[in-house]
Amino acid sequence: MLRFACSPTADLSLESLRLALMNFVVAMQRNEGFVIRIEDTDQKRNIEGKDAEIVALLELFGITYKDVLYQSKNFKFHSAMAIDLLHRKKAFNCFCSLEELEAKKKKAKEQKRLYSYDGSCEQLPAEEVIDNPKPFTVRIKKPTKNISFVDRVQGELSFSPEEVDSFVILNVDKTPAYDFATAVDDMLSDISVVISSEEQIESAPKQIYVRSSLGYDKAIEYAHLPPMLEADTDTKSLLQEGFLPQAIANYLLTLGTNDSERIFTLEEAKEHFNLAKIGKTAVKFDKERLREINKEHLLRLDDKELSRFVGFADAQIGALAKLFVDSAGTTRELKREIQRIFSKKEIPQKYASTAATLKKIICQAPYFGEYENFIQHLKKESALEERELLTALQLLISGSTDKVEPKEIYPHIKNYIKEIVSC
RNA sequence: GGCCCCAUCGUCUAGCGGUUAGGAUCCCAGGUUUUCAUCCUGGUUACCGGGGUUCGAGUCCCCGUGGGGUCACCA
Repeated sequence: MLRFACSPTADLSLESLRLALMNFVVAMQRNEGFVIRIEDTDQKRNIEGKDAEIVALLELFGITYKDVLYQSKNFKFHSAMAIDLLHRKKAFNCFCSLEELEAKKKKAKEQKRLYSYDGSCEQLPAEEVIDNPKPFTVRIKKPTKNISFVDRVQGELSFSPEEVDSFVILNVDKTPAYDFATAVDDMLSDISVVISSEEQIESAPKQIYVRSSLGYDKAIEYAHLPPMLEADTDTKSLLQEGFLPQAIANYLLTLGTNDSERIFTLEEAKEHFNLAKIGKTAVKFDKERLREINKEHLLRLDDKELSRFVGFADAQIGALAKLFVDSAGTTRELKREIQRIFSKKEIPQKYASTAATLKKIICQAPYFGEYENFIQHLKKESALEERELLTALQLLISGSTDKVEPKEIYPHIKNYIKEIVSC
């Protein structure tokens, strides 16, 4: 089983989306299930409805899942396991106040050394623990030897007992702390591989230690990806800008690899994506590159489907839109191009009279299925010189002279020609 | 600040002591194909800096510099 874990406290970032996609693809590759886990243990910070929004976005990107799990529903397991650790003297109650801890941290910082819990409450006599009215947290006793594991991206990693530390597993309100809840949930969900971001590296040894303390000996494989830089945009804005979900997914899955067969659907990613190819170097989010990939996906889109993005339900308009993909890389820009054709045009003074003549002819003309016949008719009726005629026609159709030519456009718009020149 | 990670064309990368430093993409030039998509040929552009080790260093070591991470009763 693989999972995508996210807290319902913020929008789905591109980095998170990338992780979700990778976990999903690897689940497909390994023929394992995939679940979404909402990490909602901090009730104060949760944003109403954010969980549903994130799930809907993931669906939009083509991710399918077995289940959406809420971490808060596992509180009873978290407490039970914390109590188990307490009974087995692998954890202890800690009565230190926040102020005391804060002071010790500050001191450690001043002395420029690593802060770790000093163990004040670890050896308290039993009676002092039982009768103590002070609020308390539960801490796991730090390991006695290094915690080591092999990370699929980072290589061999080893953490000292001080780095793992006697960290809090139950907060003072007895909700589980992050590393503990995650470690337990991964165990309960039978997670096999975790792909997450570099910032979670220090969490891994803690979680490994929690599970081994609980006697769970299945090793979870970790892969901590290097960060994605300069992603000064988010998932929702990219979609609003007119980038296709399949293009965004494609881009995020190729980032950090050198896959030259770079255009693929999420289904095809099963073949193309290779976690082992991801290096330790940070990657830059490059919107220009995404645009190029988006163009490829636009061209691969079914004509009729594409036409819906630009406000029509006609395959011909979709095909028409594809003519503009060279300069317009997003559905939003394509829509602008199509709208330009279907709206009233400003004809430059120089061509005003020619255009008016042509317009009149077109409005009275019969229907022509072929561009050649259409243009011959215009030539005959107007007696205009060819170059001038073409320029005026182009102005009438697209409102500009520097885009795609009438010859290419006509086959797709022949049914709309009178509407377009606004008869 | 302590600890950890990283550094090759604009971008994504190959390279694991000896290469004219390769590919993809973008860009430019030219050419095929008069449905569209496409496709082909050529061109420009890179080893962060400084010291070592070595016959030889993008590659190994050290020091800088730059970027990133982490150091919660947040997730």
